[in-house]
Amino acid sequence: MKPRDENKINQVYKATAKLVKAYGLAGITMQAVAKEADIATGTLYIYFKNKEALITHLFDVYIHKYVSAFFSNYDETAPFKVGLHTIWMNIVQHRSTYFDESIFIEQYIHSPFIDEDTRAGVKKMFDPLHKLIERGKAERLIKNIDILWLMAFMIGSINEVSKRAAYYNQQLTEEILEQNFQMCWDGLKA
Amino acid sequence: MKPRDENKINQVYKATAKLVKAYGLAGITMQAVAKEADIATGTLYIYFKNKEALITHLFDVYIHKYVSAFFSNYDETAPFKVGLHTIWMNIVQHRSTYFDESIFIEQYIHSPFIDEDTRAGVKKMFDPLHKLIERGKAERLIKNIDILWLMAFMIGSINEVSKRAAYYNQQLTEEILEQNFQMCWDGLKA
Amino acid sequence: MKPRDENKINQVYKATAKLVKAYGLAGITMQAVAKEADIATGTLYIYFKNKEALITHLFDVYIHKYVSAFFSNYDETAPFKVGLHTIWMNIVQHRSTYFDESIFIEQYIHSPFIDEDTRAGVKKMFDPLHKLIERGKAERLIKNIDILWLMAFMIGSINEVSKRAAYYNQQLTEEILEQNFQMCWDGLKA
Amino acid sequence: MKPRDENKINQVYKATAKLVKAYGLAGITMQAVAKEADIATGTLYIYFKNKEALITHLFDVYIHKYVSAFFSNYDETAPFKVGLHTIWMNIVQHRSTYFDESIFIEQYIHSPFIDEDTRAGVKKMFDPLHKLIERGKAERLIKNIDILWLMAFMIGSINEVSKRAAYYNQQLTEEILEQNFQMCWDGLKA
DNA sequence: TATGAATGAGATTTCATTCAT
DNA sequence: CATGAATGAAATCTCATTCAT
Repeated sequence: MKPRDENKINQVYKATAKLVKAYGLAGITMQAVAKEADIATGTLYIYFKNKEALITHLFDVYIHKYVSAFFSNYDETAPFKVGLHTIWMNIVQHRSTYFDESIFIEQYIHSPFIDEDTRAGVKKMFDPLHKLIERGKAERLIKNIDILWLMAFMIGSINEVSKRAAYYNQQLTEEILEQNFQMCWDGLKA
Repeated sequence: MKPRDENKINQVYKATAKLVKAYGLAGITMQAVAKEADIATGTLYIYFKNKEALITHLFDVYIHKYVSAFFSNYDETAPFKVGLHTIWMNIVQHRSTYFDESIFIEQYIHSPFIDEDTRAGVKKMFDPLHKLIERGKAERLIKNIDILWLMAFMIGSINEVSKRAAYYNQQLTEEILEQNFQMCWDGLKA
Repeated sequence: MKPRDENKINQVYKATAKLVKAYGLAGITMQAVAKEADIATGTLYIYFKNKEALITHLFDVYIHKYVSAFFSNYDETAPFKVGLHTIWMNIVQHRSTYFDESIFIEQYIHSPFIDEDTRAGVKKMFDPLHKLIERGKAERLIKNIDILWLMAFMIGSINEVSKRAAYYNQQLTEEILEQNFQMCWDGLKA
Repeated sequence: MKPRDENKINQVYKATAKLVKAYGLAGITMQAVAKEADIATGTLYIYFKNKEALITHLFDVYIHKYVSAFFSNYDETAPFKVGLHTIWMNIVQHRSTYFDESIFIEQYIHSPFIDEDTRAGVKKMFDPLHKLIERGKAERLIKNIDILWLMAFMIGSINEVSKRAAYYNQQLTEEILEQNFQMCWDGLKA
């Protein structure tokens, strides 16, 4: 017996992400994925029931990677501003380093592949950030505005920083990152 | 494209944007667009050479509409903060009112349809905002940071406010808008 | 507009039946059907949602044709033996004339395509024959055996006569038909 | 075929017949057969050259089993009616007991797998019955009709009795069997 | 111009068969 | 021998585009 090659799955993931970056979700075909991953088309169907399953799986992998990166080194017990700083930096770093994956995630969210449950699940993943912001409000450190908008504000700042970094090939130096975080903080603070 | 029936063309545009919002660029077919626009498939090809032409055209229309909305009622000679306020509000209003169109624009930018020239053209459209920010810096009203990041910060705040409004069905009251603008301003101001 | 060519459906039916006769249900492909019907593969999918729908439709058409042929010229009020004779002859004639269709029907009944409802529906179509046999029993003209077996006996005789006619290319002359009916009648009669 | 493990081959035969009964010849795949037989797909190809060989082999096995069951306990020298009774009962018993196999045989006969030689061979297997009927005619015990039709009549009665037993889950009691044979006999007898 | 049926190239998916272990 | 992952040809099905009306 030929043992199931677990490595092959990773080849497939990589191939898919590469193609999505190059051509968008709209542009990938199973044939192209197979070719890029250097396997036969039929083999794809051993690992994934169909195209939707492949895409969905890839989303799961990336979204988990994405979210877990957010909270790496995050210490709930640290002072509020420290926690916020950690998360802000984590997300910017991850989004700009793995920009292809971020784009894939965004495209997936506006694709025929996603379902309501998944969408709700994604929202839940941000709970720790939600809790942190709540704490900041309770401690009167940040403005007394609905958390929805406080989070929107923070995420907005993060998204655009990483997008510009990717599009204009900007080096995200320590200084630039701190300048950007400073703007975010000044906007939020009470 | 033969611009005979201007009304029919608008039906097609609307239908396309609606479908892109619902299913992503990956999910639209000429058949679906025709059905949604309540015309025959063949008719699409009277107005547009092919699918790419339709998509590209639609992008042109929306991006121009988008950008010109930004600067409506904008008075270059007004005080800096007034100008910024006008533009901020204009964009948020436009993006949340025509949210489908915004999604379409974002998806298009990450699709196989766009080319480099188009991308450069889009950047150029933001020149008046660029100039305004420059003036703000010169007047020492806002932080002394690379304009790239100042703009990123402002756009990020706008994008997320309109996204949340759309996704969570939030009414953008005068008060909420002002709270959000305030955060943006506090972040930018020197 | 090119009007939907209703005749095309008949071409497809004929092509399918021809192929099923030649290669069995197992042997037909959509490509082969399309080619035989002299249309493009894609066209098949305008008329039928998928292969299953085509097969199921064809079954519906044939089974209705089949059953309605049974009872053509059948007069409920005629004497029992006359009624039986009419039906017996009708079925034999129809089955041997449209032997391909009979084979198709038999294959369909043992295929992944059929469902329970359909099977029940088919059984119901034989109700008039069931009623006739019942009447024969009540009139003491035929044996006092469970109707299930009386019908089985009659149908069995019919099936084999038409099969042999088809396989051995036997001309079903008036004389041969009457001889066969006579055997059936002698078997049934009290 | 390498007849190493006779038991494994039987598993395969049974699995195939079961699947053919459930889904028709059209519905079986080598993968499904392997799974049903609880072996690996590759193993099938140790025992059978290919799918056709498996199907053809299975037919050979079943048709021989079928025909030899017909003539078990059959004594050529016994009186005509006794011989006929024996054979009639044998076939009904065998067909209803091994109904899956009967269905398989019928489907095979109308499939792309069979060839003319095989068809002729099958016909030959019925020679002893043919001879018996001939004798019955010579002894003036049964009607003076072409043997083709006499056999058709007898086989028809048998087929339907076993089909109904299988489909309607009828217990074939001694009494029911005798009633059915009686009809057959009454039909045949001079 | 407008229609939508028809086309066929290409995408997705299945499955008989092979092959490395 | 036995396995089941891997293959790729062939099947099913979709959809951008054309065409007859």
